[in-house]
Amino acid sequence: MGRTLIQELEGRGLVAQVSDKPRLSRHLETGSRTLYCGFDPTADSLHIGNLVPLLTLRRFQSFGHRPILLLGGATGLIGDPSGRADERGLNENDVVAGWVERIRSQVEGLIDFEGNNAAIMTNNLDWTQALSVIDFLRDVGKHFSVNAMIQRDSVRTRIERDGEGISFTEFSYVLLQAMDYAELAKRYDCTVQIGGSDQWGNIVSGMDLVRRKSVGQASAEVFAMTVPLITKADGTKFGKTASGAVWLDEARTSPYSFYQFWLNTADSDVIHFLKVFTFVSLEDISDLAASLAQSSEQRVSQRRLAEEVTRLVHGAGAVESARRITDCLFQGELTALTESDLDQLRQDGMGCTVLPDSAIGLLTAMVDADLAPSRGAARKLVQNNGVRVNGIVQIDQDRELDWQDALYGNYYLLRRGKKNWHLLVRDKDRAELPESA
RNA sequence: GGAGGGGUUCCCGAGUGGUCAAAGGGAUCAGACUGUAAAUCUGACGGCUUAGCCUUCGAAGGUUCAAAUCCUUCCCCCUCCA
Repeated sequence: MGRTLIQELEGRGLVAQVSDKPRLSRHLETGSRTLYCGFDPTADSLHIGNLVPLLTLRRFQSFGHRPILLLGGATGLIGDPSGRADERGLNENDVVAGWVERIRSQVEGLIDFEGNNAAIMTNNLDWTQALSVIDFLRDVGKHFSVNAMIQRDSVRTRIERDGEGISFTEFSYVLLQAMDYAELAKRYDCTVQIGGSDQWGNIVSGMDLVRRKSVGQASAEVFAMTVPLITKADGTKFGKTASGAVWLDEARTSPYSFYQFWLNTADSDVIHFLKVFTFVSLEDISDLAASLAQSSEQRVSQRRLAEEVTRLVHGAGAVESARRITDCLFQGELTALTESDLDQLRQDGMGCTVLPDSAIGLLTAMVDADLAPSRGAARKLVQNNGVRVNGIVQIDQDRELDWQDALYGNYYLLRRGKKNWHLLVRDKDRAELPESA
């Protein structure tokens, strides 16, 4: 490939801000560098938004640089005020520590930890845990001007906002993140930090700190770069579905749902997303763009996107099963499904409820399956022809599902709307409902 | 401290005694059209044992046959003056 890394990143629309582009370019072309990106544990899983910087690390890696994945075991205990209108609640130490471990295992598959420029994973709790307040204030605090800090957008909006404030804790967040950069510069000769564009202020602060402390003399040459916030062409928020964020953890977002999320990408976004979320070459992407323009109804690009991203996050096997479910539900006849196919749907992550061997009202089943928030809502869905059982539109609200017409006597495929499915399975060993009345 | 304005169903926002489960918009969901897209159109959008009933308009009381609307107290927010 004839492109430089920066050209490649720009070609993919992955560069939002850079501290000094010409010098960074030269820096990256004249040797193998070390760069880092931090991820704060704010939940037990990362979501697809985090994929952007994460995959960008990997792009650096494929150009011969060494990525450091910094887990924010310490910063996660403090809370980043960037982009937040209100103060965060503090999470317990052991909770955050647990999240760090979950995220650690999640991230392991996405970056290469073997080979010449093997990635490094580290946790900022390592150098903050034992740090004394006095040392912190003298070594780090002294380099920060409060005058400058209160000018930062993330701080100022909080100070100026009536009824909100900012605690000293969150106000201090930037110092911790800046210290990370300095620490990694010292430990690993790290010279580039990347992050989401909302991290620009934090990253620049870190860069300044490194320079002020002039860690490792020569490496006063340090850089900052951010990747853009991903937006959709229609202006709605990226990465959300009806049921919330799209997570990397398969327990939160099943591989099938994950695959579906990408498969449903709008035409106007799919090329952009291919550039950002996959490693498909820019050349191949422009071929896909051509085919999109010609015969968009084929959705070749969407398929490719879904396959690529699902493979990255969940592996080839997950792509197989996601595609299998998709084909069954949207292409073929439901009645063509074999019993083992149905069983496979369960395995592959379709929502599934096991029921006792007795009849259940359709409306109740809809609610139990989480396909409707209430029986009233379920009733209205039926009135609007929005509910199907085994592919057949239901018009009777009082329909009882008594397994007479279940597939193979044991399965009902519930469907709400076009793409919300749930599998009901009969448990022959349980004859009665657990008593509740 | 003084003077005003305000808190309405997920969000914005109308509503000042019955015709109010509460206009309108947004978001969301479903239907039609399609390509499991976008746009558009239609419908739904507190709950239930649904031609009826129950719970909602910052909180608690009160007036009334009847209150989101009137009165009392309390909580919270905003603007201006000091």
